[in-house]
Amino acid sequence: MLDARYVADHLDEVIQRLKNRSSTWESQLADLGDLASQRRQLIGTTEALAARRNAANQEMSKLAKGGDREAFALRRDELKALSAELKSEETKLSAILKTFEERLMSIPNLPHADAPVGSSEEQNRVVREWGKKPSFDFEPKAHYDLVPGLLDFERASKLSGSRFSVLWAQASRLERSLITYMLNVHTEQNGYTEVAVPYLVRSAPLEGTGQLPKFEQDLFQTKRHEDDEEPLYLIPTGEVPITNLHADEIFEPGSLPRSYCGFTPCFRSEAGSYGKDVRGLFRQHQFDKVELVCFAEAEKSEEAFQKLTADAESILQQLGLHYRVVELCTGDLGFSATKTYDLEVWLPSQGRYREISSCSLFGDFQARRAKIRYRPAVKQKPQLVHTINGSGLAVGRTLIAILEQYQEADGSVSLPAALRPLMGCDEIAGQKF
RNA sequence: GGAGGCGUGGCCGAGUGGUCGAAGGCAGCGGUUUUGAAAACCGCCGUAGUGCAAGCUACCGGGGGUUCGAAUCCCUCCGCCUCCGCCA
Repeated sequence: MLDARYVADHLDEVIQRLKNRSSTWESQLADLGDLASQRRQLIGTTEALAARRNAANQEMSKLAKGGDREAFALRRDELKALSAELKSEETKLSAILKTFEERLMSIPNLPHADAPVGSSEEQNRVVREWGKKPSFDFEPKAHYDLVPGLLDFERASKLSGSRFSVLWAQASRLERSLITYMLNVHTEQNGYTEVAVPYLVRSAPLEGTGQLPKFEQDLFQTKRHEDDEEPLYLIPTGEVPITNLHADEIFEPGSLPRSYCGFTPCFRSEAGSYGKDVRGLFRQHQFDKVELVCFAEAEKSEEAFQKLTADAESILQQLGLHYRVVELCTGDLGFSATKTYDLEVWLPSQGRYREISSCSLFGDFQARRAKIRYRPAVKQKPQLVHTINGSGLAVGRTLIAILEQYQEADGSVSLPAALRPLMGCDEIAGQKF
């Protein structure tokens, strides 16, 4: 959420910056200035009435003790009118506050000044490339045609419908090894604290990180029974529970930055992605991810963002996977992000780079929603932390990249050296089950 | 699923209708004392909104109600705990 005061005082600037995301914001924000000034005015009148009532209450307290019943009754009847007036102003005010808050909750973060301006991924900026494109003296296959039998989409469909997968034997072990490997690297080399979190959450955490209220259609919701008042949601990313671990907390001086990593499955309805990436593991309703989350002081967040991105990259590098880093343009940024680097891994079968990690700087946007603050020094006022997160990495997509980049002509795959100890073998080949 | 209990400031814990944003204690911060430390003593010590400021306002799990006035009474929702049942 943006700062209400900032929006009220700099409405034109906010509109200008949001227009870089989408031209529609200009009209959507047109009435916001009016709402903001109504809010201020009502706060003023309501508080003045409340001050009068409070003063009168002290007087009443004395009258009650003094025992002058007649004066008390007289004054009491006068105060009824004041109370009624106050109540009516409070009702108006709370309606305005609610509307204002709802509007603010649906406004995305302001793009960072550095972010390339553009309306689609065409305008994303390539920041760097790492490694070399693997070359093949045969036609490289797609991951779903490699290690035949190990990736089982028919059985998955029987169980759960489309966009689910079953992994057999060495494919399942590869998934598990990747999770372990990533967590090991982040905890042992990159300085992260590992955390295991719930996969079902209430709505408040989803509001905290920005998935709700706007993107409910992307989520799976669970009901405990028909008239469940507060359904739980399956997390669409580990970012949600991990970032919200510190909701409503104030970090003490000296306790930042904090870097957490955690493995979670992720669940996405993929509403609106019909026809996209329909084959294979690339886009699933359920996938595994190792998430990186960092809480940093405001002045140090840019630096922390660069580090977190490099930490995610370290996995790709140690696995020897060719990739590039792109900075998303303003039109491609996610709702809560002010700046995002996507790590895109090379997929030989598609002849292009595909997203395997998305690392974002949120500034204080999520912290304001989730009320995550820190005290810069003893006795100082709390301020909002900056949050940063990224995939480190999406496990299924890493599995795809390994299969494709390390494939052999016969459809088998030789494993990157880093994974061999965990896998207990040097290569994997197809097998029917 | 059945029965009961509880939600107060960083923590513990008073407060059952009237200057209560809230006693007291612990922790923390500043000081006095001390060669230094501990102890003792004194002071400070929640968050937010609004205003140029002094200040004012709000917040005792959330929402609603009663009342001139609610942390205190009523309703409702949420969360947590204990016991029983079921269960990985």
